Amino acid sequence: MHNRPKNRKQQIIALGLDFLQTHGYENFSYQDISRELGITKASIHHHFPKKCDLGIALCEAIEEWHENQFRELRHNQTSALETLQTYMDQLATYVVGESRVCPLSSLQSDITLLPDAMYQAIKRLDQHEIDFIAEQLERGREAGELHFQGESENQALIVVLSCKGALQYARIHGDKVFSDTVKQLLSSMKQ
Amino acid sequence: MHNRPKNRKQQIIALGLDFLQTHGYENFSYQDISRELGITKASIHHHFPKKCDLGIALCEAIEEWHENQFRELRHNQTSALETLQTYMDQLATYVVGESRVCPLSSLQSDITLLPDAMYQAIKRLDQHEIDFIAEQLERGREAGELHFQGESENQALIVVLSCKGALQYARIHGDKVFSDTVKQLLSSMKQ
DNA sequence: GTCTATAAATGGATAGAC
DNA sequence: GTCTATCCATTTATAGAC
Repeated sequence: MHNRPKNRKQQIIALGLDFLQTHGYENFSYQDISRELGITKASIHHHFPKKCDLGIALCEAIEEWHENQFRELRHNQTSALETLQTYMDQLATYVVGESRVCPLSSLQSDITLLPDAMYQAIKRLDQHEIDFIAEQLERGREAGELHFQGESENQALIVVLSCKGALQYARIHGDKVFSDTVKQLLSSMKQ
Repeated sequence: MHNRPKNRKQQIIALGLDFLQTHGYENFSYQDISRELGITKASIHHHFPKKCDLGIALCEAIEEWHENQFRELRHNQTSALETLQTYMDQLATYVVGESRVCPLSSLQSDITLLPDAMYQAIKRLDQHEIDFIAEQLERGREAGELHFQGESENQALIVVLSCKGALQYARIHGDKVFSDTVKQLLSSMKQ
């Protein structure tokens, strides 16, 4: 997902994120990870005693990734439209090669089975993302660059939900669904 | 999901749909169903020898539901806008009470683990739904009632993906997410 | 159609040696 | 940090009696 893993713990998290995006949280096991790393299940339990410990670590990894992404996008000082375009381009990298979805979407699918600590983390991550997109939309509207009705938070819902959903659909119907969705979203706001 | 179940087989399918919407396909077991019905697992296996047999039956139930819903909506002869509103109102019934999502969304989440027969069925169901919404959007645009750019198939993606995604978010962030999404979608097309 | 019984595999988890 | 060994519960699935 981002950096090269150095130690075992980071390797496990990186692999966990990959399984999360391809199979889902409840559909991967310590055995899957241990097989891939060539070590035993017990070794994984040494780093993450319970699966929910790994789950929390995955949430933290996503949070770190969000923070880096959003900080960088803000620092680039590009227009709101370009910033949104880059955000979507980065989402699109999930699709290349294997069929991956957003890790946050995957966690949402299993939400009814997750412990409260994970639930709270997911809720925060969702809000963080919506807030960032709403901020960009508002900035673009004030600059006369983007056009939409109502509150930017509600338009942010349309943008984020469509993009995340398109990643899911792309696994079944092909990558074109994602690019078509992005094109439609952006063209509708350019007026 | 719709009719009152008469025989065991229909009871199992009805319960299966409920578990599909609340826990996901890979996250419910024959034990869950048998406990709920007060019979043994072996009895469930009598009706559906393998879990994928039940999975196919669930897809067929969704297909039947789609067909009834779309036929009725077309038969009502209401305006495109009213038809879309009714479609979304019916999706909203998932949200009331317990936290359910669209059964098709649930199946999509587990797509990488499903047998080919289920994969093909899901693909067809998705396409059927997008086609119906695209048809309504096109009709509304021709009547001068709805306004959007580009092809109606692409706009249908925005509508369907946003609504399905909103159901997922509503489980975490509350029902308001869904009504806000619907409001934003419709107001953006009323111009 | 439903039951008991059972099989074989998998999943999460722990104890203790190296 | 990693291993062997083991535990217990669950899951899918089958055989055969009632």
